[in-house]
Amino acid sequence: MTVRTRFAPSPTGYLHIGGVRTALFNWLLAKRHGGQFILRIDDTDQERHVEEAVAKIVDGFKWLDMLWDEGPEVGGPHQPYYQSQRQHLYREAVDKLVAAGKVYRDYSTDAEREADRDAAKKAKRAYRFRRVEHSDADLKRFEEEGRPYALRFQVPPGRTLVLNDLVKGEVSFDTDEIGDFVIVRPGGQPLYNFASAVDDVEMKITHVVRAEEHLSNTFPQLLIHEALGNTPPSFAHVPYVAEPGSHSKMSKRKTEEYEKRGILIFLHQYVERGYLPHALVNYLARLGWSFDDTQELFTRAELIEKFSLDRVNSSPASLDPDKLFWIEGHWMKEAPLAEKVQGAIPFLQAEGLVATPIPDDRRALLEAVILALGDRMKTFSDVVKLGRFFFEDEIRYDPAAVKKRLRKPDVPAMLRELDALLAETEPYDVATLEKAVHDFAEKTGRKMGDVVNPLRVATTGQGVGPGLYDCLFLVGRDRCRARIAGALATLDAEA
RNA sequence: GGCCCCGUCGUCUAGUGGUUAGGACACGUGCCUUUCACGCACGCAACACGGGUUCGACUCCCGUCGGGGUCACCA
Repeated sequence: MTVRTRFAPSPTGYLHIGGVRTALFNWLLAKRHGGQFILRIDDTDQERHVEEAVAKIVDGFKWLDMLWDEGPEVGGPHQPYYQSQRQHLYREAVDKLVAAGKVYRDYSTDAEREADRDAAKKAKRAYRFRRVEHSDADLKRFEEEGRPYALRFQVPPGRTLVLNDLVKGEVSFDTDEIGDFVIVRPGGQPLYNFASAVDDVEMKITHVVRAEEHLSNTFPQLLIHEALGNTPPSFAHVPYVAEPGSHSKMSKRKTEEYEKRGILIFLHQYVERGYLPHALVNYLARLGWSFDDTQELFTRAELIEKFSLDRVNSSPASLDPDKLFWIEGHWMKEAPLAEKVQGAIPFLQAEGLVATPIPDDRRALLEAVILALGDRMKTFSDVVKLGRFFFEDEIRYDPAAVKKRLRKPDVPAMLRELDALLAETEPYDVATLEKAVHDFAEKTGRKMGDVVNPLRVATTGQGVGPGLYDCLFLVGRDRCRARIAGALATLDAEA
């Protein structure tokens, strides 16, 4: 039997990082066994904006390079892959359940149920809906009145359901704890638990890997499968992702607070910051899963080869932005130059630092800059953060760096000497520049740090950056001298 | 509140009755070095608590505490 997994998001808003991890586990499991990963849109409840939301999801998976074998855009043997377009299948299943007497019409009103719920709460009891028996006369009257009804599943009492969850292990649940649940609303709309069970079987899903908040949903679904005479898929419930440094679950409601703390919880935020897709994949794979006691870094192929559900942890894992960043740094270091260039271009363009499309001379400069940046470039956006002075004439001076390196008694005089040095250095290349500056320090009896640091700040505006000689060379003689003059003017004005 | 899941360094984890409880991120110190980053070395740091079971418990059982889920005509 080939393994078939699915990710079934409801099309609302952006892809959450926890959802991405769940999808990744599904994708990895399918790839591991040479099976299929299906993307299904659970839009039973949504009406508008579905296309827009699906586009975000689809774009996200494309960015991650986690392609789906069946689903939106690609189709497949079980299409359509939108629940809103699969009504006939639910209808069929409902008819079967009605014929078998497994469901009944519930004529209760919102107010009645509300009252029962309140009473249960007051009595500190769990609320369970149970069938209310109506007389034949009442039933006849309701029907004649055309009174709306929901279809509820009649839960068999006194049974213990046992689930062998692939992550959680054996979990038992008493059917007395499950109220008769609605499978179809008065309007005819099927509800999630029901539609999902029907689709999983129809799409021949073998493994349902989903968030643990669905664990208790599994038992009603098991009941549905049984009533339909279907063999249920295997289940694996993965723990939630907690906030950094805590065991509290991440909440969509705290998005603003996370934003302030610099915690990124949506996939698009990582895209916008210039993260490497595979770094995120590697990190997320290790969040709640491990292969052995040492390996942290995995290539795509290794992940596929080594992933297994039985090494997924049953306890929650909290997001660690630092560790993600470390993994990001590792993979960026490994990335070929062409990939780095390609990834960096959009960030330069967004800042107006290079034209669209990028001219050849700028591309050549960008390549040189990326080489000079070396390991300092952790994310694609670092090209802008660390190297914007290469791309513009007017530079921004970091006040802290100016204060630390330029506002010193000897500096203006030294800068004038260095300007003269740059003017006559021939040829103007990295090796010659390096020798010239070294000789200068030695000849004038200055420490290298006292020469190099002010020169760096004067010509780049920054206290940190690539090697000084790379900077001097790539910025060019004229622009370096102009910047020194500018810095000197500012310093004089202050004095 | 009922029911269900979960509990090893700050964090991710290894561990399945006998280990100096291992690794990684972060952090600290040092080395390298013109800055930063990389790299290297060393260091700090954990079995939630209380009872059992056992010759012996991080490992098994019970309870407490803590975290999470669920109890929708949401997904």
